[in-house]
Amino acid sequence: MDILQSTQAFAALSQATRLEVFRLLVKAGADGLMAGEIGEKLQVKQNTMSANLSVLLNAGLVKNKREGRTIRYYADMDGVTAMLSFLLEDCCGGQPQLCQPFIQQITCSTENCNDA
Amino acid sequence: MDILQSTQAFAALSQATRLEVFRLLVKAGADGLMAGEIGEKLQVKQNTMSANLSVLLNAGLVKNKREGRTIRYYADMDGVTAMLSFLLEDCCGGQPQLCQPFIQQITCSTENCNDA
DNA sequence: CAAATATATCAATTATTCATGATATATGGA
DNA sequence: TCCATATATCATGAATAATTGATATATTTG
Repeated sequence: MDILQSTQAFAALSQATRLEVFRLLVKAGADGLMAGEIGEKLQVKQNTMSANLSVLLNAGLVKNKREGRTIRYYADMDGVTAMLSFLLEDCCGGQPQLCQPFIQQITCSTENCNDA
Repeated sequence: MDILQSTQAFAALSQATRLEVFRLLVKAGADGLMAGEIGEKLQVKQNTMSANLSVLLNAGLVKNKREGRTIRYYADMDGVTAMLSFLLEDCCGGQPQLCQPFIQQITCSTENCNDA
């Protein structure tokens, strides 16, 4: 991950529709969602949604897979990991006590997660 | 944290200079960095840097504190936490096994961290 | 192969964002 | 109070991104 890929990923999440799409895909988990289904849920025109999905795809934040005439989209957690690792590089190394509470809140010890 | 605050935070990190600033501040930890110092390190004109710091500030990703005639900036990990909690909401709840590897990589079990 | 459905691409307009010169504000020191 | 230093704000032009109607591509079905 370099600065270009990383800014691209953050830019992809910097627009309301795309952020909502990603959040839906996170919630959908391994089942993913069909492109049209996402457009309906968020009330976004077909070509606009297609363009937005393409931005998320290019940013490495989602994957997709054709299923007959529909295309199913999934959140790509590896992409998120790469983006965040770059963002937080050397955080803990330098000042562990600064990052500790952050790490604890983001990990599964909070309401974020039930049982993982 | 709502969709507006969240997109604002991602937008703040979607530009190369600002992302570098934030990464510097993460590395600087509790010591923070003076505004001018950041501008020098990144070779960015004074007013441009001021505008960019202001974007990060408004996004809730950095804090600052005046010290005499200089102003010191710090990464605000609470802001990052809020942004990421919103992004990843219900991730673990729905499909724990999807998020598990992600969580492990982002937390201090990797090269991300020495001892925390 | 023709029609229907699902998604993607193109072209054009509008809206947003960026960097910057000029200038303003705030603080400290002579 | 006057000057120097550090940072912020303003106005503007240039670059980027967003939305959308129209159209193209891919797949399934009859």
